Amino acid sequence: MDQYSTRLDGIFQALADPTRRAVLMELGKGPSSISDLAKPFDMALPSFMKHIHFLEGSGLIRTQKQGRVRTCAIETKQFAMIESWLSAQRAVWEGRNDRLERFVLAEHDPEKL
Amino acid sequence: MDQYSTRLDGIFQALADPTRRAVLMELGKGPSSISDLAKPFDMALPSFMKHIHFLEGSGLIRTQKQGRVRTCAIETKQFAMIESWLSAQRAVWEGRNDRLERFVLAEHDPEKL
DNA sequence: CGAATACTGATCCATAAGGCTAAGTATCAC
DNA sequence: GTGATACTTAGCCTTATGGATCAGTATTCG
Repeated sequence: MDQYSTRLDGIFQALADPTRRAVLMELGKGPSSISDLAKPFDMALPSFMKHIHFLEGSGLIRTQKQGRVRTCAIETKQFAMIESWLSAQRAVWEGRNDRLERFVLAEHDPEKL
Repeated sequence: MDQYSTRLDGIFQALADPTRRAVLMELGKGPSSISDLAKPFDMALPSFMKHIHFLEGSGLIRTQKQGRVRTCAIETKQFAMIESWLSAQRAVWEGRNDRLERFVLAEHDPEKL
């Protein structure tokens, strides 16, 4: 299994958690500090940090520490991987749909055969 | 946490596994039996079935048993959930980008203030 | 009918995931 | 300098995940 696939695993795994999805939505509005991000969640900070580390590991966010404050920002580029996978998936089934449709039409219109 | 979020968890979790992604790509070409699907994987069939059950549970495929053969087909509708989540995410950060851009332009062109 | 085929159910295992608490370090504000 | 603030590290726990094996059921084929 290659690098691309491993990265996809990690990205989808990151999105498979509601806390992490919510964090991404919040960061979509702009960079934010860890403690600000953590406020809406009824969770211990070390637990929340695990989510942050996971998101950073998957490339969906990057963090930067300045003094005692760590600021998180979203990495929109990484969403392109999801989108390209989805596009590839759609290309496969739409290719099949097109062939099926032409077959059906030909069947109903014998002149097309 | 609501139904929608739980379903998203399941869908992204389903996609977080390379075997399951490969299965979806194969099913994108058309319905297929379990044993045909399982052929490319060096995996015991009961283990493979777990992946199938997971995919079915997340709504990404549906299966139907006829005699001793169980046929799997993709549920393309379910991909719409992923896409709508991505769209929502993009809307958030693009909304921010638009505001940032207008702010930058206004700053460089004082007449726009 | 018996053998082959296509699953199915149950159990086990190692590892990962998603939380917790306790204790610590580093920075900041007064 | 001291107390408050913002993380950080480490260890623990329960549950889930992604595989395995074994044994079974149901259907199909010769």
